[in-house]
Amino acid sequence: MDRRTSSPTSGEALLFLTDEQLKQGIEAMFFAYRGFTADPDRILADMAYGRAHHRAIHFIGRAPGTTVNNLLNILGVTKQSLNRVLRTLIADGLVESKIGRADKRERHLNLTLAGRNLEQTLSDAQRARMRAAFRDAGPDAVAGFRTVLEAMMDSEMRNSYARLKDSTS
Amino acid sequence: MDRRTSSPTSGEALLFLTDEQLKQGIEAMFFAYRGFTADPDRILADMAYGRAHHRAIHFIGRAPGTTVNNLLNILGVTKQSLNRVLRTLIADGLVESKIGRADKRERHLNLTLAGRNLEQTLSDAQRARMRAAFRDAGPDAVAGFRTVLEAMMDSEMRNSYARLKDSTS
DNA sequence: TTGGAATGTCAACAACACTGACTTAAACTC
DNA sequence: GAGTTTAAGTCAGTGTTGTTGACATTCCAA
Repeated sequence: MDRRTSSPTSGEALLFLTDEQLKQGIEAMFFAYRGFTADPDRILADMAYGRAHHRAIHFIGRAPGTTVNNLLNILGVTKQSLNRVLRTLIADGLVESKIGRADKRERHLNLTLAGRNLEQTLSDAQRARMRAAFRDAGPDAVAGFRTVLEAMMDSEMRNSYARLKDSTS
Repeated sequence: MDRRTSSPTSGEALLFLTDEQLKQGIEAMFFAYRGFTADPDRILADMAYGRAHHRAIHFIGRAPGTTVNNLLNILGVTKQSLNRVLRTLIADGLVESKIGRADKRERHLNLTLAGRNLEQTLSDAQRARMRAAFRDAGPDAVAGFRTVLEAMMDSEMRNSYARLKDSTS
């Protein structure tokens, strides 16, 4: 697009915005995301589940009673794609789907006991790595980490993220 | 694993390590990664390429003359998976593969002019978002962002990351 | 010189995303 | 009350990207 930002616009203060610095940020994101998913992936590999199941379980556990449509918006996939995952989770007794009381078209999703157990197992593995990284980096770095990630999200994602955050604070 | 770290071990200083804080970090990572890949994905969708092609192009551009095996280690996929991607890129004239001089088993990979052009287009889109996020967050936050991501990597990934970083500084 | 290790290729398959077309049931609206 | 919209689910087909397994070529060392 523009090479303008390669040469800082206001003195030496913007050296962290050089193309090289940005590329390193891109690569850090790539390698870190691999680590981020590695532990749950290893656990899931032994079962008949994959990363898509993990995501569904995570967000149902996070927002109990959520509707299919809401989950769709959070996950950003098509309903056909989510439905395939949800069908197996319900069939295997990890998730239960209840018809809405106010609006009977809606289905409210909740984790069963078995679902909560799996969620806990996966979450523990992922949190253990996140905890180690946070502890190594320290509180200031963690605050910066979150600030940058939040700025990197699409605005709809930022809304979903904020809603989840607020619902538990 | 353990609920021990939920209650800080040394006073109030470890509040950023609560399970809730860690879950928010996990969700931030999930939503941010979606934003991170969104722009190049949109560009790639119009061509016959996907995210895997982007990754290959990125790292070949980053380490010209690299071997297939080296690329394999960086990308963390099977050689069969990489080969499919590489084959189409070579057939389409974006990447050229030269038989090694010292060791004829090796193939050295380089971007062609067309390959560099595509790399530039994709990189520009991704950097634009990263740049906006970095600028919004400021240098201190960016430093923290990188520290946490680095701590989150597997050690082999951290080595690959460091090697790329050093080779261009 | 022969056998093993390294490098890369071809083929088949599985997971997970997508589009498009459709059904059912409930809710809304005029 | 009829017609439209919304929520959810289904069926069929396709594409990308990962996997294993089998195999050819090249190099090196016993």
